[in-house]
Amino acid sequence: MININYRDPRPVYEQVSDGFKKLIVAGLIKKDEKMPSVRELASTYAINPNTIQRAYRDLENEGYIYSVPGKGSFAVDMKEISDKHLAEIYERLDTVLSDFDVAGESRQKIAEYILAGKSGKIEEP
Amino acid sequence: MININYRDPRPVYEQVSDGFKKLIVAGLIKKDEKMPSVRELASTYAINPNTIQRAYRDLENEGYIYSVPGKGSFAVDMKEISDKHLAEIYERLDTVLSDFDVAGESRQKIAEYILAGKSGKIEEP
Amino acid sequence: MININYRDPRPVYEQVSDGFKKLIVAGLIKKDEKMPSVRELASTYAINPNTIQRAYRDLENEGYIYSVPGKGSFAVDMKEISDKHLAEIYERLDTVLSDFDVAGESRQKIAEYILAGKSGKIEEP
Amino acid sequence: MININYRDPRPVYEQVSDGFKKLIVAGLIKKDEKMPSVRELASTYAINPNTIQRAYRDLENEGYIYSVPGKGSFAVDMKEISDKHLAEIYERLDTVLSDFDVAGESRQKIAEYILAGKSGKIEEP
DNA sequence: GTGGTCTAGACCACG
DNA sequence: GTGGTCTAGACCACA
Repeated sequence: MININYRDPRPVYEQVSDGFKKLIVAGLIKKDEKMPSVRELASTYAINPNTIQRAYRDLENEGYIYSVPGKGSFAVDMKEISDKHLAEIYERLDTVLSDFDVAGESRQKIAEYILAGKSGKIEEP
Repeated sequence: MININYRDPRPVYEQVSDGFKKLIVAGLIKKDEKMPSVRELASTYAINPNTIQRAYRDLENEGYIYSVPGKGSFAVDMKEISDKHLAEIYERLDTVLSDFDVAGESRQKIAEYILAGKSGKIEEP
Repeated sequence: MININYRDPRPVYEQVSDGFKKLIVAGLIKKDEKMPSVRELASTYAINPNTIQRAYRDLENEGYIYSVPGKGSFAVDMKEISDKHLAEIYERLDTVLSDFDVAGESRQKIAEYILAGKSGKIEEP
Repeated sequence: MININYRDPRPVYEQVSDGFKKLIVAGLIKKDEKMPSVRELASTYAINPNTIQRAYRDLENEGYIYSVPGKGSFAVDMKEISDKHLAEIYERLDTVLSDFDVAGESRQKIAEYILAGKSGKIEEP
């Protein structure tokens, strides 16, 4: 479902939470769908349960999931968060653009690069 | 000359090296121009010399400066590295784009956003 | 496991990283095998942990190991790096050869010297 | 006459002395020929005279030149030193070979590489 | 004065 | 426990 790469400089808990963010925003985890339990996830990925817990805590703090004590964690409505999520990505785009600016790369070339790229459509499983 | 922000999650040495990377790539530090000495930089920014040294070592390893023990550190020719530097920024752009894709944002909208932004041209001094 | 010689002009951190490079390339440390921890190595060799860290960071930058904060450092697949490693040694051989050339030593004699030497085959344990 | 490269990690004084070693061993500086004066060399290469002095001191200590106070420095007979010089290069070859061994490269391949290389004959100026 | 290495010790984030 | 950052201060080689 998600990819964990130990060679990735990001901490594991961030890879986990980022992975679920994408799944939720992309609609691959539907509204109110139950998330895998901490124990389950920890065992299938051979990750310390503390790490999963941390990822879930972050996801809840950022509003991607909600927890019902004793029942589990559930995804929120994608529509509620997609705007916020998009805004975060646009912020990251801004920092990249500013670095392009100091490097003297023209906006025109960047735009062309983007339009030339593969469409990136996500396949339904 | 550069900005250090202790609330920035990036380590200080990285903020230092990134700051100089931009100055060099933007041509604000010319080829073979002397960089501030390790001690000088350390005292003006109230940072431990070891931390500056780490930043300078990284800059040297990545090919942005060369150091001559006993003489100082000097910027390399911007032309030598601008390609490599641009490639790094394009890589970061790619990860942002892939996140846009999963979020369902169209390439067209992103391109428009980029072209709408300020041009970012650097004025010659 | 490795040798540290304080009378060697090379800095300690380089002796450490070179030592592990050889162990990894020779296959004596297998893929994904855990390296000794920074503190462990520091105490067994009575070297400051910072110095070991420097060696490990260099090894990671050069692609010989990967480090996972909180978990440890691990060797990469020997096959991934042996080509690069060999290329580095061939480069050193080139500088030696060029010095032989100015000294007037014939390639024939050098080749004979090399073939006369002990084979250097590594015994499988 | 010799090349000084500030990007070379070797200290300048070593580049100077190494350069002259090769010139002497290759016979490009004849027996008892006068070496350039410290001041002369320092000004033509824009190097600190202390650095040249250090290089000359090393050359004298290693037997490549001899100094006559008040007159200058002179090259010794190439024949006297070429053996010693060759031995030094063979020593460096040995360490390279040992690194080849741990990397598993066969002596046969190394010998072939050496014989395949360009002859390296030095052109008389 | 310069860059560079090393030690000692503290602190943090991660698992 | 792990890797990683940072400080403080000493020492060295080089120019």
